[in-house]
Amino acid sequence: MISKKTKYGLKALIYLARRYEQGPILIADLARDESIPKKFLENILLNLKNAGVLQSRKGRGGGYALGRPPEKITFGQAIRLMEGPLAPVPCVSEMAYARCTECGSELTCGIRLVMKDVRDEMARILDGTTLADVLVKIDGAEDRGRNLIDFCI
Amino acid sequence: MISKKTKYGLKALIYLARRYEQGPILIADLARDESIPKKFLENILLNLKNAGVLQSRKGRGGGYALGRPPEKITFGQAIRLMEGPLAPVPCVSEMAYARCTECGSELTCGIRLVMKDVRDEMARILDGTTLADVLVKIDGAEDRGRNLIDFCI
DNA sequence: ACTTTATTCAACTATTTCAGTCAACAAAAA
DNA sequence: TTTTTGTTGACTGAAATAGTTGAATAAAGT
Ligand code: FES
Ligand code: FES
Repeated sequence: MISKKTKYGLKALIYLARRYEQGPILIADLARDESIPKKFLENILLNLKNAGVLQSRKGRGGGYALGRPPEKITFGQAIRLMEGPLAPVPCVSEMAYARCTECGSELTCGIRLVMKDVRDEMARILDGTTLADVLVKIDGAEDRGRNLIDFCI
Repeated sequence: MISKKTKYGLKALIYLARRYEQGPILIADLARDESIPKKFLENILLNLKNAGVLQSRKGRGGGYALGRPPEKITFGQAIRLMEGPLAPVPCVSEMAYARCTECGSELTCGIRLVMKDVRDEMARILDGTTLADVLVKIDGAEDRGRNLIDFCI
């Protein structure tokens, strides 16, 4: 299960992607609209900014915005920044490989052999999904929801 | 990342699967061979036994064994018992669905739309892999390792 | 210059989970 | 009955999670 931190961060990114053309967004507005504790959101956004995913401006007229277009930010990148490596075991991580201290031989480790496949599939989906893709998915889901209602009427 | 508990548990299951025909295995042997803290391993195995995956016998000649054949125990089952639901968010879990308290509408949640795909792929792989499958994979990997050495010579 | 509006940063706290241990207990074989 | 072995729940220390507090800093408007 992903942490609340990650979930809040992803919600914030989707929110900012939706308003990408509108200039800087206030933390306070974001926190209110998505019901995220404001102070907690502050340090999440700061993390994302330090990683280059977001940019910010202080003072009047300031706020947060995406650091690059929504098509250039993937779920995979965001999750790695907040949650750590995607891989279920360190020995199959491509971005943050580490040896498994518990396992003798890496080549013949049964856990590794299975988890490699899991990691690869997760990476394929998450690195292949940008914020722009998610906006499209959401719009599609909304339309389908509306049609269902229309159909009922 | 999976917890050590889960990793130890999976190692134990693979170990017991390999020795499925040999009758009960002592915790002490298992702990020594896989270098798992014995006391910790005890309550991991107990969990698995209470879930029906393992069986045990007390006294001399006792020990632990699989509760059913290796072809009937999947990685997915084992991981769910030790690590909890596979799903990254509770709202896409099939075995342990729960509403996401943080999200307003479930139907149009961008996180959910993406994580649904992730969960389904993970479930496909992990529920589709039995202990017997893993043993075969390990043997295959060992053979490939040997061939590589032969080739070098 | 001064105030207002914002983000930034360090430090602090409470709660929960993880990793592992202890000691008393129960069952079965010798 | 004694010894060997597994069973169980309670316990502990360390780390991660989920926040909070409060002061510092920066930019814009007056
Ligand atoms: S080597 Fe990484 S899980 Fe075994
Ligand atoms: S992630 Fe579950 S509804 Fe949004």
